[in-house]
Amino acid sequence: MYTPLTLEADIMKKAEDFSEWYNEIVEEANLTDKRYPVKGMNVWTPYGWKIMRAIDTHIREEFDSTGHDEVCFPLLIPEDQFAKEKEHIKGFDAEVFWVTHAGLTPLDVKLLLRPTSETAMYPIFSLWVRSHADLPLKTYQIVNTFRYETKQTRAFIRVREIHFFESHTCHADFEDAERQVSEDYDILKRLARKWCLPYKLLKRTDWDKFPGAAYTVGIDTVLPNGRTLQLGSIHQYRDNFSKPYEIKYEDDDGQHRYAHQTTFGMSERLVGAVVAVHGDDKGLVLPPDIATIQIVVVPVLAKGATEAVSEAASKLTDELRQAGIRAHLDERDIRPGAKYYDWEFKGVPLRLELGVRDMDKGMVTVVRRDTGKKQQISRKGVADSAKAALGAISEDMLAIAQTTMDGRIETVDTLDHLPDSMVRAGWCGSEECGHKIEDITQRDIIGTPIEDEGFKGLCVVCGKPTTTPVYVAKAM
RNA sequence: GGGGUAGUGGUUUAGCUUGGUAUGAUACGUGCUUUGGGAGCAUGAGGUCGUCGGUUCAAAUCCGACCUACCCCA
Repeated sequence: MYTPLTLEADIMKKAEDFSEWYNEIVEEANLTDKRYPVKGMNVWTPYGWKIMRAIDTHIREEFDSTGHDEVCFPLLIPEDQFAKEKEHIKGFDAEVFWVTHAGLTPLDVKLLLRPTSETAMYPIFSLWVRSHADLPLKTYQIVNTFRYETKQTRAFIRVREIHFFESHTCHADFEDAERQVSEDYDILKRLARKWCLPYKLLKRTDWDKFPGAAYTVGIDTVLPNGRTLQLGSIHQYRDNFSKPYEIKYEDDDGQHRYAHQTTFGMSERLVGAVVAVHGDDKGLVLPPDIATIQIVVVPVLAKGATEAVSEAASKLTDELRQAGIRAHLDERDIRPGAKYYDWEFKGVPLRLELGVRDMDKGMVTVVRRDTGKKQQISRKGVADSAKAALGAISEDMLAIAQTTMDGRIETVDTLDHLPDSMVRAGWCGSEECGHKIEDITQRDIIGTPIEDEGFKGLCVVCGKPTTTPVYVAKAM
């Protein structure tokens, strides 16, 4: 258990030192315990895990309802199976954990901890896929993956054991795989609305795409320090994996063809993104769809009326629960003020206070976490008005986050004196100019937009006219 | 990958220069009084001083390696 903050001054201001603010908030709000003695491997605490599970639940709902089946493949992958796709192994070679012994016996074929599951799944997919009737094959799994990160680790954002979602699909041809990619965009849009997370879909450069992919689309958001945080990625593999792994099917004309594949990956980084995007100097701010506790009821007890208030608060909580709201009654024997600070730090979207003063007037005091606004509402029909308030909070949080993110992106026509924010600039599309952009700015090309932004300008390096803008930033 | 800073009850912190088993706060347990923005008093419990090794009669303290966290640079 962690000591709650005793002074507001202890909290690092988000805008001043984002990095330190983030580090403190994830531990103080009890989302993670970083004291586990292995680098980059943290403990999921109950509160953090509940948030992760809420996100997983949304993901399962979306993928189940779009015809995906959940599967669960083994953690260990034999070395020879891993090595079949050349680009893939090149990309991950330096960051896999190896199992070299079984007990005291050295293994003939070394095993590795999956950094991602392509090479675990695809040999089996080649058995599952026999005919065109087996396609499309749409699967996903939510498992832990392992990557030996050499860079500085950071809770949820860069870890070595990753709570990971990955969908894997097989299709008869490229066009059907493309339709899957579009469906992934739609799924993402619905999910991101629940999480109140704004993002951009940016196609990675050829030199930055996922190892083995035909192309990669990154899902990126922009943090207060101007750095981008990748929330996930969607990949079109074409037949790059199905050839080495022999995922073939017999078409209705009797021809044997290789399947075309896609994947969609997201991770516990989403928790980090929710913290980073919505949190403020008072602590977490959780989107209502993610919040384990959507409404906390705080009874304000006074001598002579403790029982009456306590009973009324209990009734109020029940009423909210019956309306389908995740409500919690805080009956701890501490002063109300302490409870307010506590729940604000934990990010509970809405707080209802009930005391003698409210009861006398037939009212309830309501405080929104996102705006801090306090008002009194009628006790009658409180569940309906509370539900409406949660809906409003969700909408406002997304709208504000979107505006804030847009404000962190600036279009430039020269690479001199770049602002701290993410920048958008013209790019002719050549690899040479791309590398120059990265060299000059000392930042990364995050990618080019999927949506047509109607851009017209000149390549910032060579000056050729172009309709392609490129987004450039430091990655988190 | 390179450089730097740090690690002492749950958290935070004094002690380290000049070696002699550790200070305070906070949180926690118990009791009473309190309760509309972080309560008060009393009392109690909580420690392999990151790990391993070295020096020494004696190490939180000096030396070395490692682990972990954080910061800066590629």
